Amino acid sequence: MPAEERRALILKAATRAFAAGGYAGTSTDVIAKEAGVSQPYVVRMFGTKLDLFLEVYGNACERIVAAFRAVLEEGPFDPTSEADKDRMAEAYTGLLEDSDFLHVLMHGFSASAVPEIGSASRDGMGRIFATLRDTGWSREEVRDFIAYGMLLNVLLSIGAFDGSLAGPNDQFDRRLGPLADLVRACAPDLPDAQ
Amino acid sequence: MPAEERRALILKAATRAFAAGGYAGTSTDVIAKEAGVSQPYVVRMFGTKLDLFLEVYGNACERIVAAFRAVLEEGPFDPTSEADKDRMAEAYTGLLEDSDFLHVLMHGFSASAVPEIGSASRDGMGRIFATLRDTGWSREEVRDFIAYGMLLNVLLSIGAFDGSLAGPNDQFDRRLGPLADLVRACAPDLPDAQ
DNA sequence: GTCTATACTAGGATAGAC
DNA sequence: GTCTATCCTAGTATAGAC
Repeated sequence: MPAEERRALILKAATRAFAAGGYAGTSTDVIAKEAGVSQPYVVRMFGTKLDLFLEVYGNACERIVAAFRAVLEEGPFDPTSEADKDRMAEAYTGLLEDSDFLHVLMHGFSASAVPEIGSASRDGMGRIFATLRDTGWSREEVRDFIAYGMLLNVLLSIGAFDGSLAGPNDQFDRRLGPLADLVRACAPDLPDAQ
Repeated sequence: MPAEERRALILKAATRAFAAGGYAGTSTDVIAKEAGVSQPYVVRMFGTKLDLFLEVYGNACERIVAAFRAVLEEGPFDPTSEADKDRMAEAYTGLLEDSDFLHVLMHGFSASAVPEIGSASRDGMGRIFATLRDTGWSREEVRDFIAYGMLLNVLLSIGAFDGSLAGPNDQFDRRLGPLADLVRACAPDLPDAQ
Protein backbone atom coordinates (compact mmCIF):
# COMPACT_ATOMS: atom_id res chain seq x y z
CA MET A 1 0.00 0.00 0.00
CA PRO A 2 1.33 3.46 -0.89
CA ALA A 3 2.48 5.44 2.14
CA GLU A 4 -0.03 8.19 1.66
CA GLU A 5 -2.99 5.87 1.69
CA ARG A 6 -1.63 4.04 4.71
CA ARG A 7 -1.10 7.35 6.41
CA ALA A 8 -4.72 8.34 5.92
CA LEU A 9 -5.81 4.96 7.26
CA ILE A 10 -3.76 5.35 10.41
CA LEU A 11 -4.95 8.92 10.90
CA LYS A 12 -8.53 7.73 10.78
CA ALA A 13 -7.82 4.94 13.25
CA ALA A 14 -6.02 7.39 15.52
CA THR A 15 -8.95 9.77 15.36
CA ARG A 16 -11.33 7.04 16.48
CA ALA A 17 -9.01 5.88 19.23
CA PHE A 18 -8.19 9.34 20.58
CA ALA A 19 -11.88 10.26 20.40
CA ALA A 20 -12.60 7.43 22.82
CA GLY A 21 -9.62 7.59 25.15
CA GLY A 22 -8.11 11.05 24.89
CA TYR A 23 -4.43 11.87 24.55
CA ALA A 24 -2.96 10.36 27.71
CA GLY A 25 -5.49 7.54 27.83
CA THR A 26 -4.78 6.13 24.39
CA SER A 27 -1.74 4.02 23.60
CA THR A 28 -0.05 3.93 20.23
CA ASP A 29 -0.65 0.21 20.42
CA VAL A 30 -4.45 0.41 20.34
CA ILE A 31 -4.17 2.87 17.47
CA ALA A 32 -1.98 0.37 15.62
CA LYS A 33 -4.42 -2.46 16.29
CA GLU A 34 -7.32 -0.30 15.14
CA ALA A 35 -5.44 0.42 11.92
CA GLY A 36 -4.24 -3.16 11.50
CA VAL A 37 -0.53 -2.28 11.50
CA SER A 38 2.29 -2.76 13.96
CA GLN A 39 2.82 -0.33 16.82
CA PRO A 40 6.36 0.69 15.82
CA TYR A 41 5.10 1.56 12.38
CA VAL A 42 2.69 4.10 13.78
CA VAL A 43 5.47 5.77 15.71
CA ARG A 44 7.83 5.54 12.77
CA MET A 45 5.38 7.24 10.49
CA PHE A 46 4.40 10.14 12.74
CA GLY A 47 7.46 10.66 14.91
CA THR A 48 5.93 10.65 18.38
CA LYS A 49 2.51 10.08 19.89
CA LEU A 50 2.29 13.81 20.51
CA ASP A 51 2.98 14.59 16.86
CA LEU A 52 0.27 12.16 15.85
CA PHE A 53 -2.22 13.66 18.26
CA LEU A 54 -1.47 17.17 17.05
CA GLU A 55 -2.11 16.09 13.49
CA VAL A 56 -5.39 14.40 14.41
CA TYR A 57 -6.36 17.45 16.42
CA GLY A 58 -5.51 19.86 13.63
CA ASN A 59 -7.68 17.83 11.24
CA ALA A 60 -10.57 17.87 13.69
CA CYS A 61 -10.46 21.65 14.04
CA GLU A 62 -10.12 22.00 10.30
CA ARG A 63 -13.15 19.82 9.75
CA ILE A 64 -15.28 21.78 12.22
CA VAL A 65 -14.26 25.12 10.76
CA ALA A 66 -14.93 23.78 7.27
CA ALA A 67 -18.48 22.81 8.23
CA PHE A 68 -19.22 26.39 9.28
CA ARG A 69 -17.41 27.89 6.35
CA ALA A 70 -19.41 25.74 3.96
CA VAL A 71 -22.61 27.43 5.13
CA LEU A 72 -21.11 30.86 4.52
CA GLU A 73 -19.98 29.85 1.06
CA GLU A 74 -23.13 28.17 -0.14
CA GLY A 75 -24.90 31.50 -0.54
CA PRO A 76 -25.52 34.91 1.03
CA PHE A 77 -25.70 34.86 4.81
CA ASP A 78 -27.92 37.35 6.63
CA PRO A 79 -26.76 37.84 10.23
CA THR A 80 -30.23 38.98 11.29
CA SER A 81 -32.02 36.00 9.77
CA GLU A 82 -33.27 33.26 12.08
CA ALA A 83 -33.37 30.85 9.15
CA ASP A 84 -29.68 31.42 8.45
CA LYS A 85 -28.90 30.92 12.11
CA ASP A 86 -30.70 27.60 11.89
CA ARG A 87 -28.62 26.65 8.87
CA MET A 88 -25.49 27.29 10.89
CA ALA A 89 -26.87 25.31 13.80
CA GLU A 90 -27.61 22.45 11.46
CA ALA A 91 -24.03 22.49 10.24
CA TYR A 92 -23.10 21.85 13.83
CA THR A 93 -25.71 19.17 14.34
CA GLY A 94 -24.33 17.44 11.26
CA LEU A 95 -21.01 17.09 13.06
CA LEU A 96 -22.75 15.23 15.85
CA GLU A 97 -23.53 12.42 13.40
CA ASP A 98 -19.89 11.54 12.91
CA SER A 99 -18.87 12.70 16.34
CA ASP A 100 -15.22 11.64 16.49
CA PHE A 101 -14.05 15.12 15.57
CA LEU A 102 -16.01 16.74 18.37
CA HIS A 103 -14.75 14.17 20.85
CA VAL A 104 -11.20 14.89 19.74
CA LEU A 105 -11.83 18.61 20.08
CA MET A 106 -12.91 18.15 23.68
CA HIS A 107 -9.95 15.91 24.45
CA GLY A 108 -7.62 18.54 23.09
CA PHE A 109 -9.19 21.08 25.40
CA SER A 110 -8.68 18.98 28.48
CA ALA A 111 -5.15 17.93 27.57
CA SER A 112 -4.14 21.59 27.38
CA ALA A 113 -1.69 21.16 30.21
CA VAL A 114 0.62 19.68 27.57
CA PRO A 115 2.04 22.94 26.18
CA GLU A 116 1.84 22.02 22.50
CA ILE A 117 -1.75 20.83 22.89
CA GLY A 118 -2.66 23.96 24.83
CA SER A 119 -1.38 26.13 21.99
CA ALA A 120 -3.26 24.05 19.45
CA SER A 121 -6.46 24.29 21.53
CA ARG A 122 -6.34 28.04 21.83
CA ASP A 123 -5.55 28.32 18.18
CA GLY A 124 -8.40 25.99 17.23
CA MET A 125 -10.96 27.71 19.41
CA GLY A 126 -9.78 31.06 18.09
CA ARG A 127 -10.25 29.90 14.51
CA ILE A 128 -13.73 28.59 15.23
CA PHE A 129 -14.63 31.91 16.81
CA ALA A 130 -13.13 33.90 13.93
CA THR A 131 -14.99 31.80 11.37
CA LEU A 132 -18.30 32.35 13.12
CA ARG A 133 -17.57 36.04 13.32
CA ASP A 134 -17.59 36.03 9.52
CA THR A 135 -21.34 35.48 9.72
CA GLY A 136 -21.69 39.12 10.67
CA TRP A 137 -22.98 38.24 14.12
CA SER A 138 -21.87 40.36 17.06
CA ARG A 139 -19.27 38.81 19.29
CA GLU A 140 -21.97 38.26 21.91
CA GLU A 141 -24.09 36.35 19.41
CA VAL A 142 -21.11 34.23 18.43
CA ARG A 143 -20.29 33.66 22.08
CA ASP A 144 -23.81 32.37 22.74
CA PHE A 145 -23.70 30.12 19.70
CA ILE A 146 -20.42 28.62 20.86
CA ALA A 147 -21.65 28.32 24.43
CA TYR A 148 -24.56 26.21 23.32
CA GLY A 149 -22.20 24.15 21.17
CA MET A 150 -19.93 23.53 24.13
CA LEU A 151 -22.87 22.29 26.18
CA LEU A 152 -23.70 19.84 23.42
CA ASN A 153 -20.04 18.77 23.28
CA VAL A 154 -20.01 18.12 26.99
CA LEU A 155 -23.24 16.13 26.84
CA LEU A 156 -21.73 14.16 23.99
CA SER A 157 -18.57 13.50 26.01
CA ILE A 158 -20.42 12.12 28.99
CA GLY A 159 -22.54 9.89 26.80
CA ALA A 160 -25.83 11.64 27.55
CA PHE A 161 -26.96 11.08 23.97
CA ASP A 162 -25.91 7.47 23.73
CA GLY A 163 -28.84 5.49 22.48
CA SER A 164 -31.23 8.31 23.21
CA LEU A 165 -31.16 10.15 19.91
CA ALA A 166 -31.61 6.96 17.94
CA GLY A 167 -35.28 6.53 18.84
CA PRO A 168 -37.74 5.98 21.65
CA ASN A 169 -36.28 4.36 24.70
CA ASP A 170 -38.41 3.64 27.71
CA GLN A 171 -35.29 3.36 29.88
CA PHE A 172 -34.36 6.92 29.05
CA ASP A 173 -35.47 8.68 32.17
CA ARG A 174 -34.43 5.92 34.50
CA ARG A 175 -30.99 5.68 32.97
CA LEU A 176 -30.22 9.38 32.85
CA GLY A 177 -32.19 10.57 35.85
CA PRO A 178 -32.26 14.37 36.16
CA LEU A 179 -29.96 14.56 33.17
CA ALA A 180 -32.77 13.35 30.92
CA ASP A 181 -34.52 16.65 31.46
CA LEU A 182 -31.46 18.60 30.40
CA VAL A 183 -30.99 16.44 27.33
CA ARG A 184 -34.61 17.11 26.36
CA ALA A 185 -34.10 20.83 26.79
CA CYS A 186 -31.23 20.54 24.30
CA ALA A 187 -32.94 18.16 21.90
CA PRO A 188 -36.63 19.06 21.85
CA ASP A 189 -37.26 16.62 19.00
CA LEU A 190 -36.33 13.74 21.23
CA PRO A 191 -39.23 11.31 21.49
CA ASP A 192 -40.76 11.19 24.95
CA ALA A 193 -39.97 8.24 27.15
CA GLN A 194 -42.82 5.82 27.78
CA MET B 1 -0.65 12.73 61.87
CA PRO B 2 -4.17 11.30 62.34
CA ALA B 3 -5.38 9.37 59.34
CA GLU B 4 -8.33 11.63 58.71
CA GLU B 5 -6.20 14.75 58.49
CA ARG B 6 -3.70 13.00 56.26
CA ARG B 7 -6.54 11.80 54.10
CA ALA B 8 -7.81 15.34 53.59
CA LEU B 9 -4.29 16.47 52.75
CA ILE B 10 -3.89 13.80 50.09
CA LEU B 11 -7.33 14.53 48.66
CA LYS B 12 -6.38 18.14 48.26
CA ALA B 13 -3.11 17.23 46.58
CA ALA B 14 -4.92 14.78 44.32
CA THR B 15 -7.43 17.45 43.37
CA ARG B 16 -4.65 19.82 42.35
CA ALA B 17 -2.82 17.12 40.43
CA PHE B 18 -5.87 15.72 38.63
CA ALA B 19 -6.99 19.27 37.85
CA ALA B 20 -3.77 19.76 35.93
CA GLY B 21 -3.29 16.38 34.29
CA GLY B 22 -6.64 14.63 34.19
CA TYR B 23 -7.30 11.03 35.13
CA ALA B 24 -5.10 9.13 32.71
CA GLY B 25 -2.45 11.84 32.60
CA THR B 26 -1.76 11.96 36.33
CA SER B 27 0.31 9.35 38.15
CA THR B 28 -0.23 8.39 41.76
CA ASP B 29 3.41 9.31 42.17
CA VAL B 30 3.00 13.00 41.40
CA ILE B 31 0.01 13.06 43.73
CA ALA B 32 2.17 11.53 46.45
CA LYS B 33 4.95 14.05 45.86
CA GLU B 34 2.44 16.89 45.91
CA ALA B 35 1.14 15.63 49.24
CA GLY B 36 4.59 14.89 50.60
CA VAL B 37 3.96 11.20 51.23
CA SER B 38 5.11 8.00 49.58
CA GLN B 39 3.38 6.69 46.48
CA PRO B 40 2.38 3.34 47.98
CA TYR B 41 0.74 5.15 50.86
CA VAL B 42 -1.58 6.98 48.49
CA VAL B 43 -2.65 3.71 46.92
CA ARG B 44 -2.91 2.02 50.28
CA MET B 45 -5.22 4.69 51.62
CA PHE B 46 -7.61 4.90 48.66
CA GLY B 47 -7.49 1.45 47.11
CA THR B 48 -6.84 2.27 43.47
CA LYS B 49 -6.16 5.36 41.41
CA LEU B 50 -9.69 5.08 40.05
CA ASP B 51 -11.17 5.05 43.55
CA LEU B 52 -9.16 8.12 44.40
CA PHE B 53 -10.25 9.94 41.27
CA LEU B 54 -13.89 9.12 41.90
CA GLU B 55 -13.62 10.54 45.39
CA VAL B 56 -11.95 13.71 44.15
CA TYR B 57 -14.56 13.97 41.42
CA GLY B 58 -17.46 13.47 43.82
CA ASN B 59 -16.08 16.23 46.02
CA ALA B 60 -15.76 18.58 43.06
CA CYS B 61 -19.38 18.05 42.03
CA GLU B 62 -20.47 18.42 45.62
CA ARG B 63 -18.60 21.68 45.92
CA ILE B 64 -20.13 23.09 42.75
CA VAL B 65 -23.64 22.08 43.69
CA ALA B 66 -23.08 23.53 47.18
CA ALA B 67 -22.12 26.90 45.71
CA PHE B 68 -25.44 27.08 43.85
CA ARG B 69 -27.43 25.75 46.75
CA ALA B 70 -25.92 28.37 49.05
CA VAL B 71 -27.48 31.10 46.93
CA LEU B 72 -30.88 29.45 47.16
CA GLU B 73 -30.58 29.10 50.91
CA GLU B 74 -29.31 32.56 51.75
CA GLY B 75 -32.76 34.04 51.12
CA PRO B 76 -35.80 34.07 48.83
CA PHE B 77 -34.95 33.52 45.17
CA ASP B 78 -37.11 35.09 42.49
CA PRO B 79 -36.81 33.23 39.18
CA THR B 80 -37.87 36.31 37.23
CA SER B 81 -35.36 38.64 38.88
CA GLU B 82 -32.27 39.66 36.93
CA ALA B 83 -30.53 40.52 40.19
CA ASP B 84 -31.06 37.01 41.52
CA LYS B 85 -29.76 35.59 38.26
CA ASP B 86 -26.66 37.68 38.76
CA ARG B 87 -26.26 36.31 42.26
CA MET B 88 -26.31 32.81 40.83
CA ALA B 89 -23.82 33.79 38.14
CA GLU B 90 -21.55 35.23 40.80
CA ALA B 91 -21.67 31.96 42.69
CA TYR B 92 -20.25 30.42 39.56
CA THR B 93 -17.66 33.13 39.06
CA GLY B 94 -16.55 32.51 42.62
CA LEU B 95 -15.67 28.96 41.65
CA LEU B 96 -13.35 30.29 38.97
CA GLU B 97 -11.16 31.80 41.69
CA ASP B 98 -10.21 28.42 43.10
CA SER B 99 -10.59 26.66 39.81
CA ASP B 100 -9.34 23.16 40.63
CA PHE B 101 -12.87 21.88 41.08
CA LEU B 102 -13.95 23.09 37.67
CA HIS B 103 -10.87 21.60 36.06
CA VAL B 104 -11.62 18.29 37.72
CA LEU B 105 -15.22 18.49 36.54
CA MET B 106 -14.07 18.89 32.96
CA HIS B 107 -11.56 16.07 33.27
CA GLY B 108 -14.28 13.80 34.56
CA PHE B 109 -16.37 14.63 31.51
CA SER B 110 -13.65 13.74 29.09
CA ALA B 111 -12.63 10.58 30.90
CA SER B 112 -16.18 9.28 30.60
CA ALA B 113 -15.05 6.36 28.47
CA VAL B 114 -14.03 4.77 31.78
CA PRO B 115 -17.42 3.36 32.77
CA GLU B 116 -17.31 4.37 36.44
CA ILE B 117 -16.25 7.89 35.54
CA GLY B 118 -18.97 8.10 32.90
CA SER B 119 -21.60 7.22 35.45
CA ALA B 120 -20.20 9.74 37.89
CA SER B 121 -20.17 12.43 35.18
CA ARG B 122 -23.77 11.91 34.18
CA ASP B 123 -24.75 11.85 37.81
CA GLY B 124 -22.82 15.03 38.57
CA MET B 125 -24.20 16.93 35.60
CA GLY B 126 -27.69 15.73 36.48
CA ARG B 127 -27.32 17.00 40.02
CA ILE B 128 -26.06 20.37 38.87
CA PHE B 129 -29.04 20.64 36.53
CA ALA B 130 -31.50 19.54 39.21
CA THR B 131 -30.08 22.05 41.69
CA LEU B 132 -30.40 24.90 39.21
CA ARG B 133 -33.94 23.82 38.45
CA ASP B 134 -34.73 24.58 42.11
CA THR B 135 -34.32 28.24 41.24
CA GLY B 136 -37.70 28.06 39.55
CA TRP B 137 -36.17 28.74 36.15
CA SER B 138 -37.58 26.89 33.16
CA ARG B 139 -35.48 24.07 31.84
CA GLU B 140 -34.53 26.24 28.88
CA GLU B 141 -33.30 28.97 31.20
CA VAL B 142 -31.29 26.45 33.17
CA ARG B 143 -29.92 24.99 29.96
CA ASP B 144 -28.69 28.40 28.85
CA PHE B 145 -27.13 29.11 32.22
CA ILE B 146 -25.27 25.81 32.07
CA ALA B 147 -24.28 26.35 28.45
CA TYR B 148 -22.60 29.59 29.32
CA GLY B 149 -20.93 27.90 32.28
CA MET B 150 -19.58 25.17 30.01
CA LEU B 151 -18.09 27.74 27.67
CA LEU B 152 -16.32 29.32 30.63
CA ASN B 153 -15.11 25.88 31.74
CA VAL B 154 -13.70 25.18 28.31
CA LEU B 155 -11.96 28.55 28.16
CA LEU B 156 -10.55 27.82 31.60
CA SER B 157 -9.33 24.39 30.45
CA ILE B 158 -7.45 25.74 27.48
CA GLY B 159 -5.84 28.45 29.56
CA ALA B 160 -7.56 31.34 27.83
CA PHE B 161 -7.81 33.20 31.12
CA ASP B 162 -4.26 32.56 32.25
CA GLY B 163 -2.72 35.83 33.22
CA SER B 164 -5.43 37.76 31.48
CA LEU B 165 -7.92 38.12 34.30
CA ALA B 166 -5.23 39.15 36.74
CA GLY B 167 -4.77 42.60 35.25
CA PRO B 168 -3.77 44.55 32.15
CA ASN B 169 -1.52 42.66 29.81
CA ASP B 170 -0.24 44.22 26.64
CA GLN B 171 0.62 40.80 25.22
CA PHE B 172 -3.01 39.76 25.52
CA ASP B 173 -4.15 40.09 21.95
CA ARG B 174 -0.92 38.86 20.46
CA ARG B 175 -0.83 35.82 22.70
CA LEU B 176 -4.46 34.77 22.25
CA GLY B 177 -5.10 36.02 18.73
CA PRO B 178 -8.75 35.73 17.70
CA LEU B 179 -9.44 34.04 21.02
CA ALA B 180 -8.86 37.33 22.82
CA ASP B 181 -12.07 38.63 21.30
CA LEU B 182 -14.04 35.65 22.58
CA VAL B 183 -12.55 36.00 26.03
CA ARG B 184 -13.58 39.66 26.08
CA ALA B 185 -17.09 38.74 25.05
CA CYS B 186 -17.18 36.46 28.09
CA ALA B 187 -15.46 38.79 30.50
CA PRO B 188 -16.55 42.33 29.64
CA ASP B 189 -14.78 43.69 32.73
CA LEU B 190 -11.45 42.61 31.34
CA PRO B 191 -9.12 45.61 30.99
CA ASP B 192 -8.34 46.42 27.38
CA ALA B 193 -4.98 45.43 26.02
CA GLN B 194 -2.57 48.26 25.28
C1' DG C 1 0.46 5.38 60.29
C1' DT C 2 4.00 5.47 57.07
C1' DC C 3 8.04 3.97 54.74
C1' DT C 4 11.35 1.13 51.64
C1' DA C 5 11.83 -2.33 48.53
C1' DT C 6 10.10 -4.54 44.85
C1' DA C 7 7.12 -7.12 41.59
C1' DC C 8 4.89 -6.72 37.46
C1' DT C 9 2.76 -4.62 33.46
C1' DA C 10 2.22 -1.29 30.02
C1' DG C 11 3.82 1.77 26.82
C1' DG C 12 6.86 4.74 23.82
C1' DA C 13 10.55 4.51 21.03
C1' DT C 14 14.69 2.39 18.47
C1' DA C 15 17.39 -1.11 15.65
C1' DG C 16 17.58 -3.75 12.16
C1' DA C 17 15.70 -7.58 9.17
C1' DC C 18 13.01 -8.51 5.04
C1' DG D 1 6.95 0.00 3.26
C1' DT D 2 6.34 -2.84 7.08
C1' DC D 3 7.50 -6.18 10.53
C1' DT D 4 9.77 -8.53 14.72
C1' DA D 5 12.54 -8.09 18.46
C1' DT D 6 13.85 -5.43 22.06
C1' DC D 7 15.20 -1.61 25.19
C1' DC D 8 13.99 1.33 28.70
C1' DT D 9 11.17 4.09 31.45
C1' DA D 10 7.17 4.92 33.94
C1' DG D 11 3.55 3.58 36.69
C1' DT D 12 0.28 0.75 39.65
C1' DA D 13 0.06 -2.16 43.16
C1' DT D 14 1.76 -5.43 46.88
C1' DA D 15 4.71 -7.16 50.82
C1' DG D 16 6.57 -6.38 54.72
C1' DA D 17 9.56 -3.56 57.99
C1' DC D 18 9.46 -0.01 61.57
